[in-house]
Amino acid sequence: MFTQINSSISRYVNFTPEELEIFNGLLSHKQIAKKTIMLHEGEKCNFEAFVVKGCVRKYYIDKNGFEVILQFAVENSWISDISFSIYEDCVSHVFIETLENCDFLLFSPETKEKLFEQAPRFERAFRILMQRNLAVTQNRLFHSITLTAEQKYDEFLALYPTIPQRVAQHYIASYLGISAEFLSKIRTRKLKSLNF
Amino acid sequence: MFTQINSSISRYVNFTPEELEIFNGLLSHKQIAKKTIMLHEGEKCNFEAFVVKGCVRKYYIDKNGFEVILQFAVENSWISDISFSIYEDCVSHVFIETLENCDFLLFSPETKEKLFEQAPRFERAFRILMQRNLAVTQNRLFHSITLTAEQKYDEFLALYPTIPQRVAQHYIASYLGISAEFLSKIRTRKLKSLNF
DNA sequence: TGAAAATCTTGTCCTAGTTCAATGCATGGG
DNA sequence: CCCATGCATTGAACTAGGACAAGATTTTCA
Repeated sequence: MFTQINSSISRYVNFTPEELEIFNGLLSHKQIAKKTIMLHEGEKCNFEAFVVKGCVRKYYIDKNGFEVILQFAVENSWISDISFSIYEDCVSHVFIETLENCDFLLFSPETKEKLFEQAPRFERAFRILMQRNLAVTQNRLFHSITLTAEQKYDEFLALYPTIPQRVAQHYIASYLGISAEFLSKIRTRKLKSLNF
Repeated sequence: MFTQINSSISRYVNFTPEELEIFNGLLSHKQIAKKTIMLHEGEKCNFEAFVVKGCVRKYYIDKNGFEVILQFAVENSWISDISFSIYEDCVSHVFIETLENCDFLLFSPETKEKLFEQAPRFERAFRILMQRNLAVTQNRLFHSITLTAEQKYDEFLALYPTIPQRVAQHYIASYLGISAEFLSKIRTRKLKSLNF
């Protein structure tokens, strides 16, 4: 049950068995059915969830109803709306939705607080997770500016080779910031060029 | 000398005078002339710098020489390449360059370590800074996907009203991910529509 | 101060990607 | 098992924005 999350959290800080025990004691386990919206826009996100099994997406919607996927989270990654809960005044437009039946280990801001009190070195682990998150997002911003649609798709395939088999294509298009139709055209173009 | 940085770091964690004293004691002051490249691609970034006075830009360059500005930092903000120093194996393509004569307060990874040992609550402050950074970057990614060039420019003006007076227009274009020529056209279009 | 360098503007042509529609294809729920 | 609904594909017409080039304007600094 806890092996995945423990090895994930231990990647950048070497925790003692006692620290991990505190950590595991504070986590709660939750199963959520596919196509469930775990967080609606405007709500305050009261969880940070580690995906033990399944797949979820996080997205926003702009005033014209245009939907952009910010993140797919699969096994061994974290999903939350940490970042926007900071802008106290401005309402979050983020949604989080399960795409498959999911198993999570999660905690609330309050239990996270407790964790930091009882085992302060976790503060560091979460700072580093945040840094990685920032690095990935910066890189994606850079690519979204410099790459063509086809290059973005190639990059995505290289980075997340297993996701295309699990999620609908128009979600990937939305993640890449291109239209679903155009992604389809790119794919047929690639297939054709392979056959000659 | 330290009033700016102290009020900035105290924004999300309430530090005691003693803690702030430790903090200030570890910082070093540095003046750097305009148009100096403080960090070249491929180097390891060995500083986190708080801008007391001046203006700097952080940017990458892709294989075709295309330059994208990731961040402008002016008074009271931080500049560093925290995020990429994490990918140990992959070489950073980030540059940091002063655009004006600058005053910095900065520390190295080692003094930051010392700080966390001597006053662990700073770990939290830097985690929160990181979160804000992530929030801003996510928001920018979203806008870079959904907004038109003109909307991006408007957004930029609203968010950073003082920067256009300080930096060259083609830098702003590069930040927005549009060509310098097109930004110029947007600006004349706006001016014309104002005159009628 | 004056010339060189950098920056900004404007026009023309061009293309990557969008929008809209129509059609075919899965698939999963009753 | 069948039908409704969502999903992918394809095509035609359109457009936001890029690339290039040539001037105009501003900055820099000797």
